[in-house]
Amino acid sequence: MHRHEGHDACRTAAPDMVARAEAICRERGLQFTPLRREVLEAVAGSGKAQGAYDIAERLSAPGKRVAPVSVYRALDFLMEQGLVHRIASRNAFIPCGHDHAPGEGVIFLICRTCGGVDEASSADVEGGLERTLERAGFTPTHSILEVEGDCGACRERDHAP
Amino acid sequence: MHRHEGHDACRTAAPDMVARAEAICRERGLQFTPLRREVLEAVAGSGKAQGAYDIAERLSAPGKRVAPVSVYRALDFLMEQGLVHRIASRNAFIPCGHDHAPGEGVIFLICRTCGGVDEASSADVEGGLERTLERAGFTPTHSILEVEGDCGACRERDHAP
DNA sequence: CCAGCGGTGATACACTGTAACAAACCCGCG
DNA sequence: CGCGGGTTTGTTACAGTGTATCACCGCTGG
Ligand SMILES: [Zn+2]
Ligand SMILES: [Zn+2]
Ligand SMILES: [Zn+2]
Ligand SMILES: [Zn+2]
Repeated sequence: MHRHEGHDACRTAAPDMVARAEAICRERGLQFTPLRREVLEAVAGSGKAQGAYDIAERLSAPGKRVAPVSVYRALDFLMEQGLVHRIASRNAFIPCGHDHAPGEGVIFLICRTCGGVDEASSADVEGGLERTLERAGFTPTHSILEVEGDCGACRERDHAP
Repeated sequence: MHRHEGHDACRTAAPDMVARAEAICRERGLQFTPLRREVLEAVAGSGKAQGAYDIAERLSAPGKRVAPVSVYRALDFLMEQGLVHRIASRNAFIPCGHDHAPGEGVIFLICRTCGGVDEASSADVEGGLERTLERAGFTPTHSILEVEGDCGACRERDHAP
């Protein structure tokens, strides 16, 4: 199981994220194009979950417009490679520096104050969910678990200013 | 914990849903207006999760148009009263005939074949999640857990045609 | 009566995501 | 080298989702 002390403790820096992505793509025979690189940098460069249009705007400069549809395509690619996650409750995306096992359940901890998103996982939760689905006669293909609340850093900051 | 044998076993029929909603609103001193009633009927009338625009279209007739914004307002009200749930991964809504305890976690089982959505809950999952959040130093305010897959009925039907 | 309040209608708009087609690019093969 | 086919990107258009704003209506309490 992962342990996370806070948002920053486990967050891979953007350059590391890019280097890792480059290695993964080379290893899998896929193209890590400039656009995909820039999108990953944009996602990783902010501490919070980014919307596709935010990314498009951030990558656009006077004279060089990046259309949202291009961002979506790059994000689809990055998600297939496990390099970014989509946060369904926010319609937003975060980078992922983990090496998730196939089928591993991920818990997203979304701070409503700072907007940061942390990842966790728990064998307890996964086991309990598996048993519950079994009892319900339901065969899962995919599940999402997202928790909104306050991260430790924000709670402390607000509690002892 | 709830037990669910299949989609239909636990689904309250639309008329019952409306009667219950009416009672709840009267008890709470709130207005169960015709629009809110029609929206609840529309949500409850189909076996699958309904989008707001689907509902608006269903309620509209030649000469009497129901705008999506009205549907959203009614859905907001019904969600506040715990009469419908929003399925974040589908941008859709389902009726709820349960009497959820405040803070009770709900697991949505979404069948990718028939589109039906079942509810379940599990003390195991909730306990495990609580411990995981505690360890992560995260104070939750709200969580969503949605599982996509095949319900028992669909799996059987596809397995033995 | 009148002011206030909640609900509804109507319009406009922002945000999210996809379809379709063309142009550019890459890479192996004759 | 030039060609052909797959992949990536640009561009436009559009569908779907959700919110803001203002006006109107109907009720209720003073
Ligand atoms: Zn991850
Ligand atoms: Zn925080
Ligand atoms: Zn429910
Ligand atoms: Zn089904």
